[in-house]
Amino acid sequence: MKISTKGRYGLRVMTDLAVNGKGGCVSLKDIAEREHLSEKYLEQIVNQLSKAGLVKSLRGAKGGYILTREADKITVEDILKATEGSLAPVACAEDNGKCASYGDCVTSFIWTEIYKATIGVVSSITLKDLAERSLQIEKTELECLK
Amino acid sequence: MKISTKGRYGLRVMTDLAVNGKGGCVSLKDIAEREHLSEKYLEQIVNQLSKAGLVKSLRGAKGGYILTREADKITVEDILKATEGSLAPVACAEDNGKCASYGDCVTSFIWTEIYKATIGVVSSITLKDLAERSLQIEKTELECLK
DNA sequence: TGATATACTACCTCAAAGGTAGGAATTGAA
DNA sequence: TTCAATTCCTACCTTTGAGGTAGTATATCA
Repeated sequence: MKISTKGRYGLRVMTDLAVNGKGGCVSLKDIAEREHLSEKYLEQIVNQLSKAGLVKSLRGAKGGYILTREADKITVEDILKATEGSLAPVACAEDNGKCASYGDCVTSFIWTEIYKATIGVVSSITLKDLAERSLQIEKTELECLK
Repeated sequence: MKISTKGRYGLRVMTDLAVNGKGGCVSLKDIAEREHLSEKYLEQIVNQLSKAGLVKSLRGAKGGYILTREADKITVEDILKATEGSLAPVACAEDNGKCASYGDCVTSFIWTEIYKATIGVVSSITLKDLAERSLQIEKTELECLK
């Protein structure tokens, strides 16, 4: 029941883009430096986000990545699904009908309930929430330096 | 975010014990046959359940395993924790305070919310529920044979 | 005392996680 | 027009965990 680095880094990349991408696109190099992550590894992750239609890429000098829609129109569910794949604890939980023995399975309802509860959480949090929280944290940290 | 075979088989073993263990202890051989699982692999799983105090073992001839308490006093949470380890999507979600940067982390609250939602589901389902469901399914299957 | 169980230790295989490396293609700007 | 910056694509690597298997020691009932 663990979230992998892809999911976690994916959220950080997207939050970084939301916070630092106002003026245009942001290069992976910048993100990798700010987030202390490997640029090469992020390449794979951003690629998945791109395929999921959450970010757009611009090649060449001054290129980089940019969100395809407003941060409040992107949910944590979108990001985790793109990077983690399904959030269901077992495959059958997502498409209840498809497993032939779903009805005869003693535990199937457990997985469905867990899945629904998880989706309930992640679908209600948007990238905007994360970006705001990020700025808030940054601010309190700066105040600590006084 | 997947549940492994240990967690899934663990639930089946426990349900089997609840259903078939009325008269006394049940051997792994019997369980393995009924559930179509490897006896040797179940050994590992039951060992974890035993260490967690959910079952008691009796060695030797006529030995086997038996629940340590009533089925309605054992939750799915107990069983999954014993077999899967923590149900938290990341380690920090379980012991909020312990991670030094929990408060400075943009995503920490997401994991805590997912964890709480998951626990909410699994702590509300007992082994008795599973045993009853198992008997119910068995019954409808038999009726289908008519 | 032998058949039946669990207990313990060791080992195996395969897939996925978590990256790293190098070069090709694209593009803005000097 | 060329160079530096950047993404894109393919290939590879290492470590870890999942999912078992195997053999033997130990305990117990009949």
